[in-house]
Amino acid sequence: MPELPEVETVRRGLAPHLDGALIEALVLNRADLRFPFPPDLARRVSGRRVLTLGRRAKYLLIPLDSGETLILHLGMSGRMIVERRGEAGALAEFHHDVTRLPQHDHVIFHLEGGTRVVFNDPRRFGSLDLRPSENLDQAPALSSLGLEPLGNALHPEALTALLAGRRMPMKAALLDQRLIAGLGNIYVCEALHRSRIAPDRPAGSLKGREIEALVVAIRDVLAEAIEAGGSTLRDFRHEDGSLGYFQHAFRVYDREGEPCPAPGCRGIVRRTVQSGRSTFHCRECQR
DNA sequence: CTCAGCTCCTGCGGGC
DNA sequence: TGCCCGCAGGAGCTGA
Repeated sequence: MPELPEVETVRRGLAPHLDGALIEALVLNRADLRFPFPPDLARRVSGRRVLTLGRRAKYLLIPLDSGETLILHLGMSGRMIVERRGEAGALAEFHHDVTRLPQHDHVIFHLEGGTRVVFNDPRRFGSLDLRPSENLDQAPALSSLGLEPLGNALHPEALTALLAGRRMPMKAALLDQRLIAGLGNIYVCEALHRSRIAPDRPAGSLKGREIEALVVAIRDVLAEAIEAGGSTLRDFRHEDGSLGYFQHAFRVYDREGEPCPAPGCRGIVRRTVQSGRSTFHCRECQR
């Protein structure tokens, strides 16, 4: 499910509830998600206070006052849901997420004051680790991640160096988290369309102005998606159960057969498969 | 090192 | 209506 904009949306939605909050208890309803949870996870988190939520690529970072940081990945189907205690004292049905199946509530943060934050993940491709906050970028999940696409690290010179000499198709290069970290299938398709680059172009073949256009396209599409609260196709929800709406702004993703939306282009959006994943693109304007 | 393919898991929508 | 199949926003691992 979630790519960088969705994770950033989750971070922003959770921050008012989690920043500075005391975790009275962390309850684990199973021993693993994609990977086994680290030893004594519940004990090491319970009773700790959250500092300020962060994000690296598609990872949500929850630093604790113990000097350790939770590193959480939502995988394909993970959701974070906030449930607050109602004014009458009973646990209120404040979340609007009626589609969520409670059997997939794998991890529950019980916060001071009765608020609960639930990590629900039907497909269990998500992960949760706990590592020292110092040198956090050395943690296994983070150590091989590439450039953060928002911020100053992603610029044409850096991208040129990353792509130089590579024969892999651009689609695969942009999905490779070791190069740029945070893009997924949707935003790769969208960024390539915006920059008019064909997804099967060898990565090392891009010219200077194409790289420049791609950098702008990546930044713009991510910023616009965050502004829209992410994209909801199937299971992505905000922490209160509400929906993102950037999916309405997709130009090519999941739009097979529709007219290409590029100004003056008379092409049709095509769907192809590259290394097992759907690619949506226009053969007329993407070269 | 690079890269394609397979794999984990559940849910849902389309086609018959 | 009901069932089956294919497909889904991720990414680690294997092996060529």
